[in-house]
Amino acid sequence: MLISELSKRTGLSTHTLRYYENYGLFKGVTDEKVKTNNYKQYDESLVEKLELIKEAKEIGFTLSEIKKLLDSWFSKRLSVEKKVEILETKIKEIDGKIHQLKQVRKFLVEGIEDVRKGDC
Amino acid sequence: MLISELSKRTGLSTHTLRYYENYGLFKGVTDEKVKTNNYKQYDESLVEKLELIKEAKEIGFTLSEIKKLLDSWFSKRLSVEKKVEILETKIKEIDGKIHQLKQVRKFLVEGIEDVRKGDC
DNA sequence: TTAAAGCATAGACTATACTCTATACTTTCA
DNA sequence: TGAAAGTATAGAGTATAGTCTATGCTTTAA
Repeated sequence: MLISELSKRTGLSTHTLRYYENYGLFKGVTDEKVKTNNYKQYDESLVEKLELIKEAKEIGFTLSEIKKLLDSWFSKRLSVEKKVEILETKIKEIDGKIHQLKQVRKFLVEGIEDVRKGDC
Repeated sequence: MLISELSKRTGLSTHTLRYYENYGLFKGVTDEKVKTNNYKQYDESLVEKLELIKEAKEIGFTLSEIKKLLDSWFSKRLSVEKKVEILETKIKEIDGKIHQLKQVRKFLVEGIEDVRKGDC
């Protein structure tokens, strides 16, 4: 598919998609058979990949972190052990974030009680 | 305490603290009795407040969101019901974030299995 | 008492992640 | 066939959240 369809499918603007592509998060390919233009084709699988990128961004990962994760994931020069290690590190980070969210949540729940009691 | 002590206590640079103060997240007071300078005094309670701000930032809240939350919290013109409503909305947001984190976590756990099986 | 360190304010600069504009070429469709 | 819409590239502009520098005054400690 071309970029405008990818845009429709993912909900990301063509600007953002090009920004991500230049950033190195994914790559479109120009069809060698077509000589008249250099339009890039984007693979179906990119839709899912971009959904993951969106999700990762929303939970606070930077593009740089996402890139590192994707690079290691699809890299052929990394050993299985190294890949697993990178993923496990990220999982620990996520667990840390969940813990922090629960902390703040607790704080807000207490806040509601304080407000109800008229403590502030 | 003065700004440098607040900086030491919170781990935030004086630059960042001044930025936050200008942003309206808190306020220091100049001692009216001292005429020679306009040094600002920061209250003990700010240490805890700033810890909360740090935590809220780490879990992805923007300064704007944090400001709104603090403003409503300490506002006298808001009704108890309105305050509770604002807090409950934030709690729902946090629950949403926890859900997203768990999604991505699941994805990464599956990723480890794929890597171990040699699927990528 | 004077040099060093601290304080305040203002404004410039930086990084991240877009977002928009300009230009030029290509495709599509009435 | 020609206007509208799509594509590519480059570069400028924006918002957020700092971070740094300059200037000038104040306090502190040798």
